[in-house]
Amino acid sequence: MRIGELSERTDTSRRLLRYYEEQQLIVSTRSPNGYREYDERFVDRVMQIRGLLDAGLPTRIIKQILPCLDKPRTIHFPDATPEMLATLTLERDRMTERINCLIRNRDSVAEYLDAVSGGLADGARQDAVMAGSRTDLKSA
DNA sequence: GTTCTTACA
DNA sequence: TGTAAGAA
Repeated sequence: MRIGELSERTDTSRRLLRYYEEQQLIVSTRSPNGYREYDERFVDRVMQIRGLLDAGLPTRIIKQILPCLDKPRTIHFPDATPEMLATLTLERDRMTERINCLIRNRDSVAEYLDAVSGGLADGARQDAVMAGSRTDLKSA
């Protein structure tokens, strides 16, 4: 398939797909007319890349751990380099930290929502809740 | 009409 | 990342 179809099926702009290729996250063959041609399997590949990107991983890290995250990685683990293991654990911890940060912010929002939907009319109390939300927006 | 590259915001 | 230009 060409870049347009891959773009639609992965909900990723053509610009980004070309960028991913530039960063060596994906590859493609070229048709005689110069158009990029993608294999069916790249649909999942791109989805996985986007997931990792959303998780906060930089493209350079994704490039090196992507091969380690492929399908048949349950039985043989030959790609386990000590430095790779180190980066993986580091990224795992960073993800955990982001998750905790999200939980804190979600709870703050939930708390605020709770207060306004419940007993309203008390302007003073609402101000207090909002101030509280601001407090733990981001504390490592 | 679709894609390509390069460049700029 | 988006968008624009100019060519294929």
